[in-house]
Amino acid sequence: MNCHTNDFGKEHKKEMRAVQDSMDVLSGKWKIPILSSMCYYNQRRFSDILNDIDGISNRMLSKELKELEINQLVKRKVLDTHPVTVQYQLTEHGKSLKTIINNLTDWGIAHRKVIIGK
Amino acid sequence: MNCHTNDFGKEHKKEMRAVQDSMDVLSGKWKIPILSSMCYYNQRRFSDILNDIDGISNRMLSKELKELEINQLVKRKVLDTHPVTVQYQLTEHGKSLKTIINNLTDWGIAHRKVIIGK
DNA sequence: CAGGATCCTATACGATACTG
DNA sequence: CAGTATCGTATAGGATCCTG
Repeated sequence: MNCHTNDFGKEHKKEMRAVQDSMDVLSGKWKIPILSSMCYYNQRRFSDILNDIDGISNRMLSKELKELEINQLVKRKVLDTHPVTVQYQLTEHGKSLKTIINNLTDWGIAHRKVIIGK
Repeated sequence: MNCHTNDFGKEHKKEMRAVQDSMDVLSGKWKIPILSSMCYYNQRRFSDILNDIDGISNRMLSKELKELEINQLVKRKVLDTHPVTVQYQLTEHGKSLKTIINNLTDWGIAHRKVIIGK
């Protein structure tokens, strides 16, 4: 029995599927930054998120928020004002990404030092 | 001084840039799975990684590995065999992503439970 | 075995304008 | 304010075949 057929290899396959499952939901340029914006404040309006994220268009923000809602990472709350206000916030499931997002923030700072220079 | 001009807001902007820096390097469907494959074993050949990741093509694997090498996350080592063998491994900088990848693995399992059913 | 070359499609993404 | 509609480009990614 070699390393591809034993339990070690099977565990590996399982972990590979899990990490791919995560990426199905989180990959792309904007989802993590959007979630990060909502991590920091726990209520955030559409236009605030639009302002938080450098370079995103309203079209993409709208589209990505919809997908995040479908995947139960954020919830949308419409306030009865004029004109309407919409608040977005992380669900409990969304909050379970906080550690990962904080680590990605720290890693981004470290990475810049490694690449751009010491 | 409102929340957009004080230190709290400035810190937020800084964190937003950091997380976007991370995503510039890591976003896309394949990079995290590729790194995950190399996390588990610490030496991994091209064809092994190809086998680890469900659905990836050799063209994409080749392309993504190059970008990861440019960003100093992996290193490439050619062994003098016939035909050639190529070993990939994480750099020290690449290893600094291990925590994030492990968390993403756990999160993928949890997410499947949330979405598909309890 | 480890890719590169070629060709193709899908979709991610951007810009701008419009609306209740 | 919080989107939608429309249009366009760029790139991500897939399939297949080829090579030292």
